[in-house]
Amino acid sequence: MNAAEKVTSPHAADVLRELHAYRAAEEAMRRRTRNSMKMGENDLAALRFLLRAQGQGRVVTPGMLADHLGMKSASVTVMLDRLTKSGHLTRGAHPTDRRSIAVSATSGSDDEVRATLGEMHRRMLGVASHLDQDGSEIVRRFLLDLATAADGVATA
Amino acid sequence: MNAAEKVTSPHAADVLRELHAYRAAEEAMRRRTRNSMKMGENDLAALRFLLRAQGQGRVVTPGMLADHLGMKSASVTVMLDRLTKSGHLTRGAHPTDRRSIAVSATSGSDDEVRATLGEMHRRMLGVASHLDQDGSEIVRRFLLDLATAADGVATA
DNA sequence: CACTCGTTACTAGTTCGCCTAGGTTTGGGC
DNA sequence: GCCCAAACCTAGGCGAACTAGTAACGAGTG
Repeated sequence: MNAAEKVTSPHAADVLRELHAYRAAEEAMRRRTRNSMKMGENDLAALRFLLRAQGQGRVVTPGMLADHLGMKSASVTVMLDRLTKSGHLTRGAHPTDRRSIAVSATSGSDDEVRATLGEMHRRMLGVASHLDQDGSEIVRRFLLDLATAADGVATA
Repeated sequence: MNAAEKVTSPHAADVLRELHAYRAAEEAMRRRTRNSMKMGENDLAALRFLLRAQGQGRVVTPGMLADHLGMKSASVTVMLDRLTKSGHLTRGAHPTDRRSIAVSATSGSDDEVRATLGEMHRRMLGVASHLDQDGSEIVRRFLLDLATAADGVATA
């Protein structure tokens, strides 16, 4: 038995505290954004998904949004009604499948999202850039282990 | 101009990807837990808050829960009705203020939460323990910078 | 003591968002 | 040409949070 297994480092708790503080800060920031845009969680996630896909020239259908957000297609329909009414997106004809529909974000919505989440992403990229090669390797390993730990927790 | 400012490290994007993966994993784990307990986001957060305070011998009132969860006191009342009905907590007399109420978690609810979130916490502590002193310093700095970045994003 | 004002929690009624169930149009294999 | 599956929409219901208004109590003041 080596020391790392048996004794929890005195710094471990500090690291978790810092992790928790970060999560709280990010969550608060997302809530501010949602309040500012007067939207729910899924509405904003849908817009982000849409803008990212649009940036890669991919067509987005309501069904794809349902899969990505984990909601039923009927709920997506209502969400699209909502976001269309608020001027954030439009429904268009699907290029190949006439049963389906092509959803696209309006330019205004694009600007609005970029102004907040884009800024956030830039800042985070800046933070990550300050890591040297060893540092980024350590952080990546840490995050990977955390994700693995979360995945491994049984639902009981 | 130094390289770290001008050129974003090729690893920076990888770190952010890993961060996103971790967030997704943790979120999924929390959702599994909530589904397993048949509770909403706030219900579980309230229980955690309650258990933590109880462990420190502090009395929790509905008003404190409202502040901590960011909801209105009326909504807390209904939530307490819900959680009382499901056997997760009880309302008792407040020791000093007879307008108020002392909320306390049942032992069954204690066990239930510990079985899942406690397990998660142990695993995370294990991951953090594998960092040496330099490593934990690097990670903490990284997380602190991220939190600062999130805090600094204006709502526009 | 009597009054007043703020605090604390609750009740009633509304809103918002997601779900289930069922219907309509189109795609694609036989 | 037929039939089943796929994709979206409509209708109705439910859960959870909000607003507004009520009742009981605490604390300070004349």
